[in-house]
Amino acid sequence: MPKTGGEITREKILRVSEKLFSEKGFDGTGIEEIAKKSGINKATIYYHFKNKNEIIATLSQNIIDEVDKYVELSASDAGNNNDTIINEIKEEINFLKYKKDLLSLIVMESLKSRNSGDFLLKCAEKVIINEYEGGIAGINKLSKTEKQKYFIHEFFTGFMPIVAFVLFRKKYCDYLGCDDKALLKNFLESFGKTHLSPGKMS
Amino acid sequence: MPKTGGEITREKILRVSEKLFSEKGFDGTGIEEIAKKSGINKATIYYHFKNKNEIIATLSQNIIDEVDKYVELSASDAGNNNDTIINEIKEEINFLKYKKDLLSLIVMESLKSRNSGDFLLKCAEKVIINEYEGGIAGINKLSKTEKQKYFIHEFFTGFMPIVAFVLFRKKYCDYLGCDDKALLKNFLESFGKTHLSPGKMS
Amino acid sequence: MPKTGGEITREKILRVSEKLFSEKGFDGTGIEEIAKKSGINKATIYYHFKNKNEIIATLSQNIIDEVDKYVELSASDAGNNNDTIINEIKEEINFLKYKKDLLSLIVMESLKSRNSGDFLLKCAEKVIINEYEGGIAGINKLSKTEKQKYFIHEFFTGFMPIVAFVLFRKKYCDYLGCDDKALLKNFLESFGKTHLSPGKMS
Amino acid sequence: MPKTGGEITREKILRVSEKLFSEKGFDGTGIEEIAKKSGINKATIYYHFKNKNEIIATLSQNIIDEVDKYVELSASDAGNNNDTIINEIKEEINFLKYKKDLLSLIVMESLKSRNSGDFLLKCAEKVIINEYEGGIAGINKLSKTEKQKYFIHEFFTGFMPIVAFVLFRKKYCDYLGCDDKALLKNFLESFGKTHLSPGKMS
DNA sequence: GATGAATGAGAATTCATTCAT
DNA sequence: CATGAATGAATTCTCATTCAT
Repeated sequence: MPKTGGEITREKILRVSEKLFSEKGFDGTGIEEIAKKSGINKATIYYHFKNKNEIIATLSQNIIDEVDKYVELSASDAGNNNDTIINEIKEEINFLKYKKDLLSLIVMESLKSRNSGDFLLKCAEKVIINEYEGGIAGINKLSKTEKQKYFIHEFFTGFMPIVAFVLFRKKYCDYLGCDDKALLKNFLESFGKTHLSPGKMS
Repeated sequence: MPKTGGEITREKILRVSEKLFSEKGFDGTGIEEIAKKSGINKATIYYHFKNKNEIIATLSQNIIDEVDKYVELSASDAGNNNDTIINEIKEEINFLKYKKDLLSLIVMESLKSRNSGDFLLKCAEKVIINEYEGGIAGINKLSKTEKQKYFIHEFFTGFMPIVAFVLFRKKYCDYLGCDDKALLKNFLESFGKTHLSPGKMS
Repeated sequence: MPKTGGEITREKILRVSEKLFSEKGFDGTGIEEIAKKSGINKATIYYHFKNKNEIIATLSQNIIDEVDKYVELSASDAGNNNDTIINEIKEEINFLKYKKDLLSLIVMESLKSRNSGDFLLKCAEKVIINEYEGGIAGINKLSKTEKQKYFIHEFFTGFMPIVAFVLFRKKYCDYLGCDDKALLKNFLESFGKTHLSPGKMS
Repeated sequence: MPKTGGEITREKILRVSEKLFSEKGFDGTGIEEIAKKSGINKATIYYHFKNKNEIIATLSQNIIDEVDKYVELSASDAGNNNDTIINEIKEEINFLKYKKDLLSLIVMESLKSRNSGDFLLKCAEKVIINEYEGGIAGINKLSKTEKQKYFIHEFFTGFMPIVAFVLFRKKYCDYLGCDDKALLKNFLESFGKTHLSPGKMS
């Protein structure tokens, strides 16, 4: 399915916006700049998007969709020994790394306390449900309390460290002057020892 | 030492800025709004601060100073059994909770990939050093590799989950419809089982 | 004579423009809106009309043409007793009511002091000439002064009240909470007593 | 009472806006142009008025206030023979002539059928009430039907012709190539014969 | 110290119009 | 005839900042 002219333009706007938003924040980025960097006329941006907010809304929805796709693909290959799990983590990291800019964007927006539709939590929810063996069906067999426990555990000690890793990887290396490979190795080791330690959730 | 009128004004500007920045982001907040919400004239704000950046710079430095103060106080009462540690965590959470708005602010700014002076990492560094028995002196006895390992471990699986907890506490409860007390209890339990598990770092 | 597709489109554009212009003024109405409300593509509008001004020019010419047609039809059934005249007034009101949106449009445009081609005065002229027994031929028998007198009289105390009645009918009822029928009856009575009073012009 | 700097600026903005709005319509006039013609910076206009609408709202309220003032002054010198009345008409014309731009503005806006707060009708009401001997008190002695009759009569055959005269005076002369003095004389004569004819309302 | 007023630069958004298909 | 896409210019409005008092 070859994209129409309009779709290509639209995509380009989104790609450039995504990049700039993650670099300077949503409010710190002007439509003018998006136009310049994408080589697309300002008015054309407004032809494709009602306003700046619609751009960020589209991007936010995009990441949800990507997570959905990702979850669907990775759902099948379950299994539960730590080796498998560590591979899944690696995959998750790779997926999120690839979506780093969008992720950064929704985290920034999520942090603003005046903000309702929370895409970060929505994504986390989907990922966390997916990680449980049996998916949503499996989770629903848990009591409400257990479910809560599971979510809290996964969100704060599983999902967020990974998100932090993906988002601060570069900055961390720059700041502490360490090498990205070593960082990844060490992170995985730590993550394995803590989050994936045998006693978890028992 | 009674504050002068000017000092009170300055403080008020900072307090209001901190709040608004955390609500709508630095770029999303106008000086006008700070003026209105604080009841202080816009020009007066410029009497006290060279420009908008100086406000955020001051706030960022503020949190560094607070962390320093906090670290100094909590440095003495070391000890290393988990009970003590969990209390320290609680304290840390309380401290950060109190500084939530500033914290939120420096995290938002840190996420912008075009950003140099990274206050989040600076704070993390101080806190992490402090947590090691023997402080900086103790850490310096470690090999470079061990130091690195320690930092990575503490930053991603210790500091960041706590920061996430402090910053997303409210949103998490709202989104998943859970009670703050239960969240805290479960978070501490999870955090204990993962980050503080006996095998940690061994 | 069945209209071609193009003619239908053209008509629709005019009808929708006429309506929107009378609702929000010429400058207050965008081509975009005309396109949306008529279900006709913006570019199609430009296929039929060189530019926005051509739309209003066409509409303005339209009303002139309609007045011409109206005048031609009503010219014959002259007579000069008040009963006949009041019936003519009623007819005139009905005619103008039907053309209300166009009328509103040319009045609005006429009011802008920077405006040359004055369609309101053109229409008034035609109507007023028509009302004189004998039409233009009759009028030309008057002296210049008498002609002037006649025109002024008819324009300000005849034509304009009727125009005002047609244009403000709805608003007047809304504002003063009166019923349209009563308004019409009273207006005709007043108009009869003033403009058509026996002594008129004598 | 010497006006403060701000008040002078505000006034100037209003005066220039009033003029431009009456020349090119509200929607046809840009803030930029107001700024240029008044020598006031665009942003300063926004310092004094929340937005363009607030300018027109202020102007509309202004004319109401002026009418109030006018009414108050002219209320006293009642009397009811036609000579007095014709003098009052002259005064009214002079007053309205002086407020021509504002008047033009509110008529234009009134004509837009999408428009609620109707300043033209508000003004008319005040003027018409004022003209009745005994003012509002006098009018209230009338039955509802008589009141209605009176208002309709005055609005359509009294107030509107005068408004039309004031607003179209110049255009009328230009179009029909007549002299302003003759126009005034003839208008007053016509108006006297119709609206003020003895039989009126009797 | 504090403030009302002012401003240049720029941001978001809109508009009339064009063009390739 | 008709349309999706595109655009330059303008328009409305905001913002950080300054200055005279």
